[in-house]
Amino acid sequence: MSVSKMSAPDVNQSMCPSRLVLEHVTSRWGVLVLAALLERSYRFSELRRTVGGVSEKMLAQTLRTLERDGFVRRDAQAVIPPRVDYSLTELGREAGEQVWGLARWVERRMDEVSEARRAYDEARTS
Amino acid sequence: MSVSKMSAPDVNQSMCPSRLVLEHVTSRWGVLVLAALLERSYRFSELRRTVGGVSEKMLAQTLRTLERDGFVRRDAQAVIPPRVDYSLTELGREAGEQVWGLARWVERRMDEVSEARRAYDEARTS
DNA sequence: CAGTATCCTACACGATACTG
DNA sequence: CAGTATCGTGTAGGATACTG
Repeated sequence: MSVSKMSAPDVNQSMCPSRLVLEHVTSRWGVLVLAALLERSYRFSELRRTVGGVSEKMLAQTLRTLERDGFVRRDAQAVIPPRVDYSLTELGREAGEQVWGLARWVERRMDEVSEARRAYDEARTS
Repeated sequence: MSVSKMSAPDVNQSMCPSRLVLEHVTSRWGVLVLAALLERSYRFSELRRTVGGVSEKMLAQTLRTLERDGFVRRDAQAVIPPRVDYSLTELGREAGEQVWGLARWVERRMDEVSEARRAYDEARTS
């Protein structure tokens, strides 16, 4: 019902479990959540405001995925109104530093990328 | 026609152009293409077989995007049958090393991630 | 060989409403 | 406050056929 006709034998991420983790930490909101938590711990709504533009659904999903992977620690206090704090585990801190490092590398090289694009686009607009 | 109602003021990647580049290099096929080209240059079909499971469409698209960003050099020889070689630029080599470094970090920590997942899943199956 | 063009589907994601 | 449940849509990406 879903594989339809089975394209290749090993395809799909099934071939490489780490591919999924890579996707989790480099996902649109994953990067930003890790970056935010690298600074300090946050509560849910606080994190939502800080990251900016993320829907409740996606933030919850991202946090759950990262928690399950062992990157984020969820600390729920049994008070009313509820209070839940999110922070990085040691593993998560390392992950955050890695992706943040990559993100910063991209930013540092952004000028060269822009120039490459300009050249590329111009070459076919002529 | 596409923004519908405008959710947030700065949202969408428009706020951060480097976010797009990050997506290009960490994309499903982007990572694998960069990793392959880190070894040596490849021809189109050769690369397709090496990466494994990628459709012609996606490989072409990935290569074009990476070329436009200045990471991949496309060398087309005017012979018959056509011969096109793809290789990394210096910028692309750096990018490849960065993402490959991240990918390897994930692999190194994969056991810890698996254990975290096991613990997480067990805690709610009980 | 090295692609492009077309069609089609699954799912990622956002919006909204609701709950403990 | 901190989420879940549900619905609707855009688009990433696969299959296939065709071209220079």
